[in-house]
Amino acid sequence: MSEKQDKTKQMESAFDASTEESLYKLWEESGFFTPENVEKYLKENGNEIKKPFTITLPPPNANGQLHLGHTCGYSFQDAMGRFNRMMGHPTLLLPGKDHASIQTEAVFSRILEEQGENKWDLGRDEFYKRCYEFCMSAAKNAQEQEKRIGLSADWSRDFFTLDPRLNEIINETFFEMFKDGLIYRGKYIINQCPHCRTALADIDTERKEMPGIFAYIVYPFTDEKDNDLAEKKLGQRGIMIATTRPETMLADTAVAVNPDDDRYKEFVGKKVMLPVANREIPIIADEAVDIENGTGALKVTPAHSPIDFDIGLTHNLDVINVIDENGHMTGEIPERFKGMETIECSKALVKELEEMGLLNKIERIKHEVTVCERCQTPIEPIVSYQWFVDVKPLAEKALEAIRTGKTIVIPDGQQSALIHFFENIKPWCISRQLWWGQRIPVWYSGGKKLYDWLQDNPESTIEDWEEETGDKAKGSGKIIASLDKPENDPEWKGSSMDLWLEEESDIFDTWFSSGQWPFSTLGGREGEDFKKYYPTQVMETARDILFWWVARMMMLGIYKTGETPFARVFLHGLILAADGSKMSKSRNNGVAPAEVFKKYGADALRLWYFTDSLPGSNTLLQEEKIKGNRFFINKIWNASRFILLNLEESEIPALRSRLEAIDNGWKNGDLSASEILMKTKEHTEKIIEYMDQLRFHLAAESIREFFWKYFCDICIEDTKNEIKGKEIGSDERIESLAILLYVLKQNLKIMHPLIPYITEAVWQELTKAGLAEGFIMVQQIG
RNA sequence: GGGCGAUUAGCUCAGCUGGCUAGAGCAUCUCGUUUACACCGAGAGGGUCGUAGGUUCGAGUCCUUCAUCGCCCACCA
Repeated sequence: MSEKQDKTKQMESAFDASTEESLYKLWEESGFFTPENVEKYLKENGNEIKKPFTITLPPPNANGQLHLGHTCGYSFQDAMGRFNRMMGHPTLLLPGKDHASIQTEAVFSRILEEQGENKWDLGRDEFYKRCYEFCMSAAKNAQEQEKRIGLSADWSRDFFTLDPRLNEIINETFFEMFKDGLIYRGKYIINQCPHCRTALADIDTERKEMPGIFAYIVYPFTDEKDNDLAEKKLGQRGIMIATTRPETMLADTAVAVNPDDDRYKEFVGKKVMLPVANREIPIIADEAVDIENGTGALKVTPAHSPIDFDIGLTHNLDVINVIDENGHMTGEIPERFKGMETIECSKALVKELEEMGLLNKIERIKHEVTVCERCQTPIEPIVSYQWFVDVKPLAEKALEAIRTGKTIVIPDGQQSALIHFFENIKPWCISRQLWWGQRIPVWYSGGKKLYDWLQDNPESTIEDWEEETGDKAKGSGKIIASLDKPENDPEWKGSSMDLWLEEESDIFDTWFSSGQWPFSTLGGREGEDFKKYYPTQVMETARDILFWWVARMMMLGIYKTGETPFARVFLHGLILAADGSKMSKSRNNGVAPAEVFKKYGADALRLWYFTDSLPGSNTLLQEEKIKGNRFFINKIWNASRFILLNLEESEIPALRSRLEAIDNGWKNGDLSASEILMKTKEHTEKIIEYMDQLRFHLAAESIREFFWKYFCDICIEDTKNEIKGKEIGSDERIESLAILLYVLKQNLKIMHPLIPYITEAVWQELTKAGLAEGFIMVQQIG
């Protein structure tokens, strides 16, 4: 009697989710998150060692809190890891954090501003140092959450993407690609934020509706005969264009019309005189021009409009830059406009055109403009030199990997999308004019300005440059790409005292480094870990970074190692708010994982992910469902509790030997004596199959169904009276209890990958009672 | 404009290679139980699987049309 009371005291009638944290500590202390320790354990226990199972876990951005999307990914990754560990594979889940250059720089800059500081005052080095500290602290917080969801990652191999060990490998890749001619420096149009004084990737911009103007301006032909013809055909002496940005006309280098536009056909090839600037520019034909839009004649400004830039490339037009990084007018323009802000210049130009009689009309319109995501300032497209990767040959190899099944994407609709992406891939701009990130390992002999001038003037020599600038060259004007800071430039003929090697100030696009994550974290091609754990088995990540990240990892992985970095790509959907909207700070509809852990426990949350977050589809947060899972977790606890409370201490030796006998039968396939055991075996095999196929929702549904509806409602209920009615220690009791115990243990094992906490908690209770050993996390299934 | 996907019970969604008398969770209703668990048990109601065609002995499942919705990419002079 007293014994029973003690047990009841030990096992409360509801599983307390707050004990999850102490269970995690037990695992950490066990050392089994490290694959070598598991391998050793398996060997010592006479188990067969299978080949390693590896996931290099997607590193979340180290600049904020984790959200339910992160914990979703981790749940799947951990389930795969735990399952494979229990199937005899030394398992490495390698964790880390991403420096997320542009996003973090924006977030941290905002924090600085709130404190009344800014990055320019701090300077590059101090900014970097402070930002590093900020990331380390954010990363630490994030790691707490990662542990809380139960992630069985090897923390001894934790990496930050700006770790010097990784930087070295990233630089090496750059260097090799540079030597292979896959990397080049080219002129390209970028989004410049005049406020933040930085280039922005497309992804860092938004569209916003703003009021604006639509100015109709006439460009007269240089030849009066053409003007006569135009007057007759078009109603004015010249060709009329329509623009929202008159100030950019100073940088026009052509007027384009659609080749099928009958109004303008005979003017193609003629020349017009660009008003105010007084430059002759040609009329060209390009299919990109929309006949319906405006007047059907498009002023082409390659330096300040993305579409015009492309047209310029096709037609080999000059690129004239008239706007600087701060949004002021500059370059070869009439003196009176220099230094003006673009709006100011626009007004001044409109006035002059009106006086010249070349302004037809101005419409007031509302239109969408591209703005900086961070400060909402309209961006200025400007042209500058950037670093590019010629990804076409890399994409072809990645395509081959998909076509030959070396990498498969789940769901397969996303695989089609990825194929389409690879087939239509464009050069990848990998440089950013930011501070937070890894500097591109390149030095300019004689300075960057000299190099770029020589690029702009391919016919010219260093001497020409010296003449034009009046400066003495301090280098060969060549690029030196090198793993370390170079001492010298072999091509420099001058004195070494005069040599100036200017380091590239641009940093790498974040994806260039995170794209190497699967092998950089394993020590690169020469690393011990690489030899053992590469290529990895699975890449599990969110669907929305398929092109940004997964595609890059495949290309860079194949380039660097000759092998595709992962056999399977598993994409989980986005976690959305209950009404289907995105969770965001501005909507204030986000739910923090910590809240959910507290209310329902990590297991309940995990089970919800497995059941509801299917690959390729979005998932709406439904607390009711998580709550339902909590009931199931508690059911497991109570079923276990029932069995433990109903056996007597004196029966344990007999139970142990009976359990061992059943286990032998299980292994030999001799289970004919018990329908329950046979069904459990079938069930186990089914779950193994589901887990192998990454069909988590079926596995989750199945374990619930089997445990609750079969094991609890039928098996336990049916034997209840038998157990209670028979004499303590009798064969009937021992047999019934042993079967229940065996089936319970087997169920705990197959459920463990999905719901690790409750299963380990019960396992530890069994261990205390002398009916189990060690940790469930390294027990072998089957 | 290009690409990918979705449309099945009140809600959120399963249903792999065609065999379903169409399932689950939650919600609803009825009854029961308070010495494993009310975070329980037994049971019930609820769907012509978006539309129109086609292939087939057989279609929620394959093909085509249309409609509606979502996501990604490009672009908007």
